[in-house]
Amino acid sequence: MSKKTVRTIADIARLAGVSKSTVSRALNDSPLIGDETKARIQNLARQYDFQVNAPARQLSLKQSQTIAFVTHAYHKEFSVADLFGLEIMGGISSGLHASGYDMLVIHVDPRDTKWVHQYLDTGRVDGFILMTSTRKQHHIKTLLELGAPFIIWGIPLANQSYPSVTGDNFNGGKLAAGHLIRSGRKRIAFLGGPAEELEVQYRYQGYETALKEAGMDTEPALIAYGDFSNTSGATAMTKLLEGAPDLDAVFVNSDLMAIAAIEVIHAQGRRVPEDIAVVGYDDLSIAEYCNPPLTTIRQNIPMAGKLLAQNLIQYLKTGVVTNVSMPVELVIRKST
Amino acid sequence: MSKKTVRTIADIARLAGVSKSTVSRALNDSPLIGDETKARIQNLARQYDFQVNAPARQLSLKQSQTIAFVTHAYHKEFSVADLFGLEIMGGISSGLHASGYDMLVIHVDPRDTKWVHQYLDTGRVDGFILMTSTRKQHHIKTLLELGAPFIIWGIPLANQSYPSVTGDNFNGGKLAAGHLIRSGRKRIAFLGGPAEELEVQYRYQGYETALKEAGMDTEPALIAYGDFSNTSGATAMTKLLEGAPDLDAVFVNSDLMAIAAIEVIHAQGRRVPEDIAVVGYDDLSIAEYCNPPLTTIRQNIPMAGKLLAQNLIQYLKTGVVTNVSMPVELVIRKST
DNA sequence: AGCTATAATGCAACCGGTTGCATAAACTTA
DNA sequence: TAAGTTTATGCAACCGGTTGCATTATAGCT
Repeated sequence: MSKKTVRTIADIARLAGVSKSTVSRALNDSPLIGDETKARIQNLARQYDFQVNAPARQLSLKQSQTIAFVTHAYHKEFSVADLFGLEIMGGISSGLHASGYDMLVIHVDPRDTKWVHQYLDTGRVDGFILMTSTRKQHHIKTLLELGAPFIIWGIPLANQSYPSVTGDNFNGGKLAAGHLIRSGRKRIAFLGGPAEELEVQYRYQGYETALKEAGMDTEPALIAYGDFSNTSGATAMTKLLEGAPDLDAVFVNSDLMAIAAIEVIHAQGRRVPEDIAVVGYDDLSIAEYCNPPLTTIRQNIPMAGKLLAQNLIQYLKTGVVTNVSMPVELVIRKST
Repeated sequence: MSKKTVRTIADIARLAGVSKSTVSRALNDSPLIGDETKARIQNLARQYDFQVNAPARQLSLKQSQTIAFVTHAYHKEFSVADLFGLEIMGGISSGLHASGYDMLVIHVDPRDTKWVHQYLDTGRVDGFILMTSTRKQHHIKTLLELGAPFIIWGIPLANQSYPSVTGDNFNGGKLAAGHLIRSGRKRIAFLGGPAEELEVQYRYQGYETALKEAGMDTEPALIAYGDFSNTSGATAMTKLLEGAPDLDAVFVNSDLMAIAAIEVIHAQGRRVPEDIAVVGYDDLSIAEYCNPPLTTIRQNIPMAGKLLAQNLIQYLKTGVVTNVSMPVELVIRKST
């Protein structure tokens, strides 16, 4: 078994009675090669299960057909907070594969600044997909300075040009608030992610707009911010309940925080959704199974991944920068 | 910015006034090079942020310092069924990274038999980590025939030699059943994964042993099998309730099936855990948040990933085959 | 001093592709 | 039919590392 005799284009060349260059061109479907010769070589390749040697090709071409999925260095333990990143990774990987690219998963330590060189200069990868939320701006700056090709999940800085994919945050906020208003809620709180993030600001604007259109006012006591994590969700929810004990609904910026918020609400002896309705964000796979099942704003994660992959590749090949905002959808379950 | 002047070992060689070979050896810490020269070269490399060119090195060494995480081809949509694989991938990636390896994620179509060549023969990866449950045996056979280095998550076939990592399934079953017995349950059902899988058989043996030790008997009506998926869990649970309406507990072989089983129980107007206690398996991150929070057998997923990584690398380097069975832990929540 | 280990370094081939340029064969065109 | 094109293929250099073998310098020994 095992030992194949035909491993290199030189082997094929010998079999076909032509030169290496002819084989190389034939396999790459170059128009320089005659149809008959080309067909003969391609048949041989198929027949012997020939596969080009990737490193050799990469070395020669100076490109790897591989992109890096950049994620933060792993902590001691895997945590549910990584779920969003993990889920989107599935979509990305799938999208890349469809375009003939492979996906490398790399962990970067926020203090490390050499990772770009480490992967790009060495020809290991052709570009990056940035998901890390911590230090994202910092990483973006690094990548821009080095002229490294990348795409991000999120809203791009206004004065810079690089591709991105994000959900339609404004509409997400508006849908969530609108739904709560329509179901008769009167005092609707906003529990956001980090206030400085554009995503969060847009969601807030959507929320505000929905309230305005319904003739309702925003109130400082009904606004709080966390950082998308479980614990920050609990803290912020506690604060909201203290500042506005009579609130009857809350729009939370992530499913993870929403779950924590619901726990806080339950702990205070109040019911969801009877006393307080909760809308989450993301529609992670856990949203459907938590207690009660979470009404949430669905980001189409598989499609997000696919778009991230496709648009990065397009950028690599043509330099065209696309910034896409994906539609977002309200999924009604039991928490409202 | 950007354009670095020192990109290759030849550049360093020029700067140091030595030959390429000396630089190569110095950077690889070869004992052939004099201490003083070695230090000088290493300093230069550091100073100029030199990074070796990966493809060139791979081509020359015929190894890539990369391993492939093999997963099934993605279907139309990402589904919660992939959670386990996704979670373990985090641990693997982290473990590989710690050993200086990168992780490539590859999707293989079950009908495709060329993927091994595609990645191994081309020097793209040095080995594989197999997670796919569908067609796993088939893939294992292929890999063995080709002599490809790999490790699997699961129990290895008795008459074959290859590394593996798995949870302690016997103990998992015993812990689960033991816990149910201790909490006074009398008619404890077993809802397994595919009956032909060794994991499932071991879990069953653990369950059986616990019952025997408590002087209880197993009953055919209390045994049913699914395939780890949501829907199969619902079907099997329905069957159990029909065959043994008075059962008061069920040990389910996956969290995903457990969640489905609970829905079925609820739909029949019975309560969890008051009427029927449920123990799941895996402790996925959703287990904590479902309704009610699931008592389950925790597999230490991050550690599993780390071990898969380490043991595969060890196997690559030394040929030593390790088969590890990881301890498993009972996590008590509200469903029992 | 003469000779042999031993240590340090360089030469050049090699890994397996790609590609600019030269060449040869076949085909036009005047 | 000679000159000019066009088409198909080969030659050889190159991508950036690694490594067996040769070479030179140094040290050790009798």
